[in-house]
Amino acid sequence: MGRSPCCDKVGLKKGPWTPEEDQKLLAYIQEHGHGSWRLQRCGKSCRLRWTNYLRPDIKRGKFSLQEEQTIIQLHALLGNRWSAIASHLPKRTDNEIKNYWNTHLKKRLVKMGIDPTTHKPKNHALGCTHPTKDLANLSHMAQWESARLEAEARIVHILKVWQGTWARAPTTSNRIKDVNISFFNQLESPTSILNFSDNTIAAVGMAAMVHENSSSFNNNNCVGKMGCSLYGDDQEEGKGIMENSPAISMHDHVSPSSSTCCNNIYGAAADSLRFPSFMDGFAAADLHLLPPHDHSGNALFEENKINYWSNILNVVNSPMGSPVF
DNA sequence: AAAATTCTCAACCGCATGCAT
DNA sequence: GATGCATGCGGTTGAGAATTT
Repeated sequence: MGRSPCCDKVGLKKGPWTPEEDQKLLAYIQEHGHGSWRLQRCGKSCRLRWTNYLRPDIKRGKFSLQEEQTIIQLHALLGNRWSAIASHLPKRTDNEIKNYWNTHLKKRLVKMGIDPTTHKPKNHALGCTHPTKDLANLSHMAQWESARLEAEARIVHILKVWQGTWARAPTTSNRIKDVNISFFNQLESPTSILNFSDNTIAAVGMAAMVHENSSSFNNNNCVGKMGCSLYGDDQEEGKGIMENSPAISMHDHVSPSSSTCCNNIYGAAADSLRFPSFMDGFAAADLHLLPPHDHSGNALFEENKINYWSNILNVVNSPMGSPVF
C-alpha cells in the first residue's frame, strides 16, 4: 500500500478553482465520465471539486430546520461519521454537513449547555444524573441504531454468501429468480450500510418471502422464515435476529393471509425505513406511535411523525438550561 | 472610513483501504 | 509480499466575506 503522491507532484496547480478550470473539468467529465481524474490538477483535487461542488445533484444554500435536526440527531447516534450522515441527507455532501456542524450546530449546542460530542447536558456529563425522558429516548435511539447497524452488517454478510449460492444454484421458479435478480441489483455499490438498509431491508423481506412461496404464513412463522432465509437454516435464530431488528419488527401488523402478510410487511418495512428511517423506528418504538396499517394510506403515521418532529423542535428550541436529549 | 475580529466554507492534508501489477 | 495508484474519509487550514469596534 503506497501513499498517494497527490498534489505534491511538480507542475500541478493547487488552491482555489477558477471558473475556467471548472469548465475544463466539466468538459472533461462530459467526455470521459467521472472516473479518470487526470488534468493539470491532481486527481484527488479534481474528484473533490466534482463531488463537493460541480456535481449537478448537489443542493446548495441554507440548511432547512429539518435538515438541521436530522444532522443533530444523526450526529448523536453516529458521531463524526459525516459520510454516513450525508447518506441520510439527499443532495448534501459530507463536507458541507461537516462544515455546517462545525460552524453552526456545534456552537449552538454549546451555547445551550450541551456537550456537542456526547449530546448530553454539560452538568449531566459531570455526574449530575437526572436523566430526562429525552435523554432516555436518545439512549434508546442509540441502542436501536446500534442494533440495526449490527443486524444490517450481518445481512450484508449473509447476502453476499447467499448471492453466491443463487448464482451457482438457479431456482426452478422464474418468478423467484426475477425477484432475486432485482433484489440483488439494489445491493450494488451501497454508499454506506445506512444507505443500503433504507433501500433494501424491505426487499430482503420480500425476497425471502417469495422464496418461501408459502400461502400459510402466520405472524411468527413469517418473521421466523424471513430470518431463516436470511440467516441460514436455524429458523429460531433467524426469528430472533429479525425480531430484534427494529427495522423489521413489524410482525404485529401481519395478518394470516399470505398476500396480506406480504403487503403488510412490505408496507410496514417501507414505512419504518423511510427517510429518516431511524427516526421512525425511534418514534415507533419509544413513543408507541407505530400506527396500524389500514391500507387506506399513512395519514396517521405521517401525523405521528409530525408530532415527533414537533417534539424534537420543542426540545431543541427550549430555553437555555432546559434538559435537551 | 479603517482596522480588527469573527465567520464561512472550499480546498487541502494525512491516513486507511482496495486493487492491479 | 512489495509497490504504486485510486478512492474514501475525517480533520484542519486559510483566504475572502461579513461584522464589530
